[in-house]
Amino acid sequence: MPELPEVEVVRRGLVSWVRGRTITSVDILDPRSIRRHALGAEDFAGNLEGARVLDVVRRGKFLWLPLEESVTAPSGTDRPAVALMAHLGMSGQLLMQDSGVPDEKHLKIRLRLSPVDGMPEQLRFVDQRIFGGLFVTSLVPTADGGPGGLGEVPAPYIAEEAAHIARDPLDPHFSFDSFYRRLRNRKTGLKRALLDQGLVSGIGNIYADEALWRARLHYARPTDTLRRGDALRVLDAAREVMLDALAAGGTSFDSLYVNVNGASGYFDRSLNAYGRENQECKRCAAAGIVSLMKREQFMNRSSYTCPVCQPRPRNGRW
DNA sequence: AACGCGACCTGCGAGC
DNA sequence: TGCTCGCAGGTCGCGT
Repeated sequence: MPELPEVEVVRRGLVSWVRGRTITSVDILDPRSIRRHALGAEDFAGNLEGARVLDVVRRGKFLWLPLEESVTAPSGTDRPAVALMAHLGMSGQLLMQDSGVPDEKHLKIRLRLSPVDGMPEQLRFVDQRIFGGLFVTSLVPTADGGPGGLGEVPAPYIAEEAAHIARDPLDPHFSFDSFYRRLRNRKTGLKRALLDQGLVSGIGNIYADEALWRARLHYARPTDTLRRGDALRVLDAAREVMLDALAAGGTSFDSLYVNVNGASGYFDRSLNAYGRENQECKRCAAAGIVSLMKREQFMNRSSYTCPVCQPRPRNGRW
């Protein structure tokens, strides 16, 4: 999936195309893509048709479009404000397309938008593996009173289904002190903690490995003994690598990870750890040492480390 | 609280 | 050629 940089690429791409436009119709081509919308297809479409899109907001890997319900909200009711929520899962795409463009093989949901000169009419949700999806959710006040997520219009509301997600390292309201305090209270390994979206969000399997490599830390380093300097180093590394990836348009190994215009990012060329099994560690090579990156199963997925500069912790203390 | 696992899905390449 | 296997960027919920 798209991790934070890929989702942020989508958010930025989307905002100029959809903000201020009204959703005029909804086609649900595969109801599995709205299975998280408990009230079903009719309710889903009913909430969206006639609603105006106010913004595109992201928290971690969750994206949502706050809606102004100019048509559907009965006037004078205290019905809560709602948002169209999107999670891309492992293979989801949000694409802006002209009506004439043939349906994608894995097109799941089509939203038609009020026409604007020079802008595509459709927002399409395409998803091969169907781990992602769309649903409508309420907007609720944030726990800390800060903006609910990264958007163009800072608002102290968060999509209910994203309220359990922590801020990400690129969020101006991210607090390292509070992250470090919670990290020390965990009895787990560092990578598991980095992947825990309730502790720090946006980091997935690729950027966790990249951040650990940059910080020269092993994925199994116990969190309850981690020094402040080490935690700071790995968090800074995560921030740096995700900013670099963002500047490159995200990481794509194939056509599955594309921006709203269908273009791939090129950060895969800059990866130092992920996917580099049996290739030389670039940092060791630069120091004249030959060390081959190794791949291990951890948390039912692959982890890539350099055995020389990211040695496995021996007794927990280190 | 933490963890391991299965569930949710399709498609690709490797090996036979 | 076709079969099976392992693998893929995530999250949720269930057991223990």
